[in-house]
Amino acid sequence: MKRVTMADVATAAGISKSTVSQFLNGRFEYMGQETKDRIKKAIDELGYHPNYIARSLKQKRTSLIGIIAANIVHTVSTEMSRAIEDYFQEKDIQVIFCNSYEDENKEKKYIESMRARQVDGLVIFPTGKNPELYKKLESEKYPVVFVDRKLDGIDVNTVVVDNRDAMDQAVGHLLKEGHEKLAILTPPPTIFPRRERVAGFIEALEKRGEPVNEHFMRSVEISEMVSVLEEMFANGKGPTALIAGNDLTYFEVMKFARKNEIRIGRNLALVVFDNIEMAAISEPALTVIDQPAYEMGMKAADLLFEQISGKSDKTGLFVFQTELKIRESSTTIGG
Amino acid sequence: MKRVTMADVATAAGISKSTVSQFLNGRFEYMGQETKDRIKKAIDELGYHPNYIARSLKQKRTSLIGIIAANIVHTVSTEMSRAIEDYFQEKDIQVIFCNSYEDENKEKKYIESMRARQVDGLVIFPTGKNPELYKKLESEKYPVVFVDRKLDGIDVNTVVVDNRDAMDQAVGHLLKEGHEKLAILTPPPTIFPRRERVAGFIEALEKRGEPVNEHFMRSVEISEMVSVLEEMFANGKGPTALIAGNDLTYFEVMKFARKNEIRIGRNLALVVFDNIEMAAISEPALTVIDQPAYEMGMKAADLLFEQISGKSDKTGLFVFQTELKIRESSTTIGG
DNA sequence: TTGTAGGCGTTATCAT
DNA sequence: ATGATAACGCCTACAA
Repeated sequence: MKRVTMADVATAAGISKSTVSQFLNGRFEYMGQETKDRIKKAIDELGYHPNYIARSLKQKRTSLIGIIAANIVHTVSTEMSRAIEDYFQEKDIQVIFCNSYEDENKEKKYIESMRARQVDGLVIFPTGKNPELYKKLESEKYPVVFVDRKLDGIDVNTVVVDNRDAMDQAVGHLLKEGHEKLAILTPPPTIFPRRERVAGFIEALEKRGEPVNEHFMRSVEISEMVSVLEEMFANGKGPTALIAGNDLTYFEVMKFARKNEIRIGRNLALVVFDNIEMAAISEPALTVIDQPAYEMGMKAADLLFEQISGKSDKTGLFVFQTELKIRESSTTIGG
Repeated sequence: MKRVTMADVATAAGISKSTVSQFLNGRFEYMGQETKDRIKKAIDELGYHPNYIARSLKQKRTSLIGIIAANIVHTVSTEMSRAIEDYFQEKDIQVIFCNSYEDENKEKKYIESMRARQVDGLVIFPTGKNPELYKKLESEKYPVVFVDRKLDGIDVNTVVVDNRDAMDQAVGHLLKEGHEKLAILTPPPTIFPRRERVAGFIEALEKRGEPVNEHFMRSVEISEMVSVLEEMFANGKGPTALIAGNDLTYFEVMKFARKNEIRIGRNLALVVFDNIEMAAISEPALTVIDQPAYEMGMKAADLLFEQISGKSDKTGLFVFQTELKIRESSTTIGG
């Protein structure tokens, strides 16, 4: 894999580097046809490929932006990423991905590596565990947008959903369906949306004068969820409706239900927070809190582009509303 | 975002660039403590970040490899990618992702862009629709590994599963369960695994002297699947067992079953080709053909690394065996 | 132990 | 219409 450079092409075509460069960049206003042909021929024969590394060094931009996702399996991440790709495709900017897997060390490594590789900007689903790093990005005015999670004390463009309102809708719906014992289960409250969801749940109940049962509000590790649920439902004193705080929680709820022969939609109403792919076709069809992921991705992309192109350096918090999609899993009163 | 370069650090520390460079690369065998301190101080004060673009240009490698996935939503892709990341983490090589979304233009753009950006190698889930490009990669000996799909006439390291054997296992299992009318549904046979799966299905039936019913073998667009199934099952003459050729097909089968009140596992036995995340907890639990995605990813990574480091330039086809995980969806005889 | 100088492959400026 | 030349930021002999 010997490397062919522009200089090789120039020599082969009996022409100077500058002209080859102009050719490659489509500036042939004044270029003779014969010259073009010679260059084209030389490129083909030598198998020349341009080196963007060298170009980027000179131009001081890479036309590349990075997305650092916490969890690529998450439907919301993939939908948002798709939107971001679509947006930047039009601007001739390429998008590359890295996964932090919620690991702060990986996150740090990727952010620093992307920066060192001079990507023009970054969209981050922050783990929240690298405050100094985020502060640095902020103070150095590096083009960056946070999505899905708002971080305290970090003044960076951020795109999130209205988690509290989402909970308000879900709680309102379940109460209207006649449920009196509502529960919520989430992973540990380490990140913003989870805290907001729990807070929103409490708020929604209190606002309606409904009692808040601490025993029915649990935020635990995925691995403990099944046993926590078993405890919650022990001796027939469990809730009649449950809100699963995200998609992974939903899987655990299903495991629990299966194991304990609880029929979702019959013995237990279920609402899931997240765009579950199979929601409409699962048995029973699932009631979900749907996030406008594509729109959010577009917004994040636009905010990033504004920063990159220097059009704006204002920062803000952009909150999107969710939609409660009511299906079978929450419309049969438990009993 | 003014850029700070090594030269700035050098000036600030009252020292030369080369010394700063040595410092950054950990070669301080002979470096005075005072020099180190001065450099460190200057770096902190100026907020210096190294520029890997410049470094890569000089060193002629980026310590970066790319994965071009056809479909990141696919569980097998994400598992393989995870393995590849894990493998290269140890070698201090970073991994970045792009999605072709099965689109040959996107694939071409990404492959060319990654090359131009001098990534050290590429793992590709090929769309199969860019034969000239693949040929070029092959002839130029660019380090690349294909996964999931074998391409005819392209002599490049390739990692796949044994689709025919997988089908043999599935068919054998269904026959043993007493089914006589087996069907297979896949997306259009545009890529290798789909063709192999259909071929394997036929082979498995013929080998056992079972009749092959063309009407029960359909390869159609996702959007047509529901109606094709309705046609297949018209007036009670449908199959009693069905093999869904991949995860997307499975979703369509579920839609069809729901719509037509067919109970999977009771009226229709189902086997799904792919690592469906919810297989074990869905209702009924799903029989699946499981691919050793993580192992395959490791193998692909290792093959790529061998090429990158110049240890080997042999190419081959590496075939992994699948595992039939028998669950409820295929163990109740239809009626 | 540290500094000098040249080069990596491009692009941009200014000539010609 | 095309070419010479100097950057871009870093690394690496080799020199001091």
